[in-house]
Amino acid sequence: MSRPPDPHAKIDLLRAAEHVFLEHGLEKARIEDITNRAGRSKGAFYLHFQSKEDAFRQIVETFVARLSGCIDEANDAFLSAAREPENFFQRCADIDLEILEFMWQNRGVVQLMLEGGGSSEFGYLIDEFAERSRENTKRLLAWGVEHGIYRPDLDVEVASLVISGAYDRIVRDLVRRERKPDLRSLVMALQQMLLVGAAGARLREVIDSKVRNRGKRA
Amino acid sequence: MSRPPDPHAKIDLLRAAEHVFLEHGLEKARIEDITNRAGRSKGAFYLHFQSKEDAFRQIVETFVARLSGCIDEANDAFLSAAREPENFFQRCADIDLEILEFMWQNRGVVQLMLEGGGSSEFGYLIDEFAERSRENTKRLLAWGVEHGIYRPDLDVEVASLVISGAYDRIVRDLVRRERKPDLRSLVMALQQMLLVGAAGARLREVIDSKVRNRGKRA
Amino acid sequence: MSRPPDPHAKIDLLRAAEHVFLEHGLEKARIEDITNRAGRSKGAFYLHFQSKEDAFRQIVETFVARLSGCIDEANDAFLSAAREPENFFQRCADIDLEILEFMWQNRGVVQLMLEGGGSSEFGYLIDEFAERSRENTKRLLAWGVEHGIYRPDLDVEVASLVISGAYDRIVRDLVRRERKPDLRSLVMALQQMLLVGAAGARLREVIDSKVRNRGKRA
Amino acid sequence: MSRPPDPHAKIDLLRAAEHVFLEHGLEKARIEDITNRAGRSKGAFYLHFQSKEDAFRQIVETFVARLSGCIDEANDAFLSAAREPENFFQRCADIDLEILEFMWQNRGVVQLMLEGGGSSEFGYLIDEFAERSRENTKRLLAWGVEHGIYRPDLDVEVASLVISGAYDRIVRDLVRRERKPDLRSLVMALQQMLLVGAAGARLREVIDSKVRNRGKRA
DNA sequence: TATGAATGAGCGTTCATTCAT
DNA sequence: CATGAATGAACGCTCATTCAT
Repeated sequence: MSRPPDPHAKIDLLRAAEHVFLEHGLEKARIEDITNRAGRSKGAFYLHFQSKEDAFRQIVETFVARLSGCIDEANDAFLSAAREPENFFQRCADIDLEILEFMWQNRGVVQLMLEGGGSSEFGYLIDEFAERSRENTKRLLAWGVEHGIYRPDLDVEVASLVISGAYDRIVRDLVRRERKPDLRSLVMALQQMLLVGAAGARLREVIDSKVRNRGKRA
Repeated sequence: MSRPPDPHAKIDLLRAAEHVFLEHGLEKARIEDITNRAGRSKGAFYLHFQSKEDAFRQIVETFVARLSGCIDEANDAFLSAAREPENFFQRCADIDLEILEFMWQNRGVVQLMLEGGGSSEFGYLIDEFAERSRENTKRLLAWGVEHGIYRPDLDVEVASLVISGAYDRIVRDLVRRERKPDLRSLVMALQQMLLVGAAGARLREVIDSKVRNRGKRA
Repeated sequence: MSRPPDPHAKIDLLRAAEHVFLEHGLEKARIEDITNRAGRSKGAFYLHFQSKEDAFRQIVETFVARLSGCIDEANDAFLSAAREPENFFQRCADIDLEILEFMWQNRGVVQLMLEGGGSSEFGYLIDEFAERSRENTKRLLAWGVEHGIYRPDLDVEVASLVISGAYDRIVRDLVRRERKPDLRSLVMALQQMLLVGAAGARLREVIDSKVRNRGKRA
Repeated sequence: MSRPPDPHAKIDLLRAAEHVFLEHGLEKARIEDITNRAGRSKGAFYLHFQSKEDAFRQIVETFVARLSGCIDEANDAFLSAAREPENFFQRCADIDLEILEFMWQNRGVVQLMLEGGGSSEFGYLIDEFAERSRENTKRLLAWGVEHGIYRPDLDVEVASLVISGAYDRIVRDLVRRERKPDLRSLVMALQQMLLVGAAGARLREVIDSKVRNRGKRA
């Protein structure tokens, strides 16, 4: 009998909140900015959220959950499908693309998260995000070493730091862009760099000799 | 233009401000927290700074200037000294160590900068920082390619993204630590990874064949 | 003028309102607390009451009317029945008991009234209540003096102040209790005190001599 | 060097707060009403009080402390001076007058206290106040019985209830008045009533016979 | 009629900034 | 110059009341 809840209210508010949080940061964002933008009343905001911080948390945690699902799904599909190096090469790129695509679609939230909402209270978000991406990287690297795709002496700890750091950086750049760049070519070049390294012939010799020496000594 | 009366007051206030900004974020930090911690009066604060934001800006921009100087100096010393691959290997590590050391010494400000003070108003700081580190990387990579140290077909754009991303990540981890980790071994492992890449023998073949094909088609 | 549709709703709401007003005070009580407790909707509340204050007024004024009736009835029964001092003694106690019993049965509303709902807007309630009880006392005292039960020189004004004050206090204590105390013995002791006073033999002499002197002078 | 604290600020605010609390009740009183009336800024209010409730508490508790001191002092002076019934009679009146005078001087706060600030949160104030006055009455009664001034069979519990109830009522009336009434004659009449009681000759006989009977049975 | 979602005026409190001393 | 008391604009949040369904 009562007026049915407007199913769009919360969505409108979340959208508006994301925009305003991104524009002003969590602290500077005013509830009224959000409600005005959403075309809702102040009361409606508190009908859906406990507080400004709660709205922020809901936005980000919802995204993190979806991202988590997206990553897990992609990895599982990958691990059960990839066997040959040629496929591996391609599959990795596919996953990366899928995730970067997801980041682009949600670039607002990603920015929000990367800036921790501008409050030390939510700094844990950025840490969790970074840790999550590195753990995922480790998993793939271990699988690759085990299947003879990566060199057997690869230091997985350091490699995961480098790779996740590189992707971290790419995501940071990506979500700040006005226009969506060509992600595929970027990913391909990245793989090239990460797989074969930067060393030229002469430097490689030096490195190899060092490795040999270290091997003798050990 | 006249020198502020008590030059120690400003130093005390800057120190206190850095601490309080780090603890609470720019918005949540209260002037009184800063002045209490500095043992100075509120009046003294406004004698030295236009506003809370001004204090924040001064802290970070001062650091950025010093960091800039530190990097440039290190690079110049390097470019004029390194000629041989063996030295290059070592020199790079030395520079990285020096810069990471500087970051550690100023880990408070670095954190402040990386978190943008919790306000989108200072998001540019993080961008500048990232851009600066990448530009520097590019400069070194270009030099390395020119001198036959890096492989001649190295994509400097992408390589600089990867390398600066990796270092970005390391710095983010570093400045959050309670205790100073052993930086040298970390830097060595990083170089190994970045120079020789992750690919094992089979994968490398695949990559090489692709590169050859691409070369033919081109 | 049309009878409200669900007459039980109003009763539920009044009951709940009394409870909530008592628990939190008029200002702090929330309409939602009341409607939740009554198992009714907010709309139902405004169907029966103009406002929160209206509900409060209805609760208390209803009670005052009933109390008024109760007192008048008791008094009338008394005035038409009591003739002899022995009966008077007993009758007074009966009336007091009846009224205190009524107060106990309605201790919630009485408290509400005594605390004026926590708002100066309803301070008149407490005044009316006090005035009513004093007027009633006066009526009985005048009757008693007229019938030779009280001493002829009794100052009815002051005596009514004392007596109603004493009962006022008893009621205040009573309605705050968890368990119903033995009212009869309390009433008997009260009467003893109010009828024979506190003075011992020596003091009584002093008083008597003063009264005689005053009589002479007058 | 700094601007010295305005010693009148807190006093002005307390005065204004008392007035506004009395006018609207604790809940309805707006900080701005208080500060406007005091000619101070809103900030000044929070310089002296933690919250609105804190201001209320300070007002009342300060008064209770002073009242406490006033009563104790009067009693001590009394107990060490009064020996003879004539003096006792007079001394009691003096104390009562002094205390009623004090109540009149502070009638604003007393009203505030008696209405509990209109919030159940401060109901304890009225209870404490009542308890304090009754305890004091008990002390005096016990002293009077011991010194043969009151009748030896006086029920101190009930007598204290009656007496403090009567004074309670007087105070409630007093503090609501526009003009100060003649307190002395009121107090004298009160004493008369409380000391010799209300009973006329015939009723007194009935009472006496009852008491005798009760004595036999016991 | 009955419901409870939606509204928005209203107020307590904070704290950056000013300025009298 | 230095101080810290004083200011008041700003904003988060509440909740009585309305009204679409």
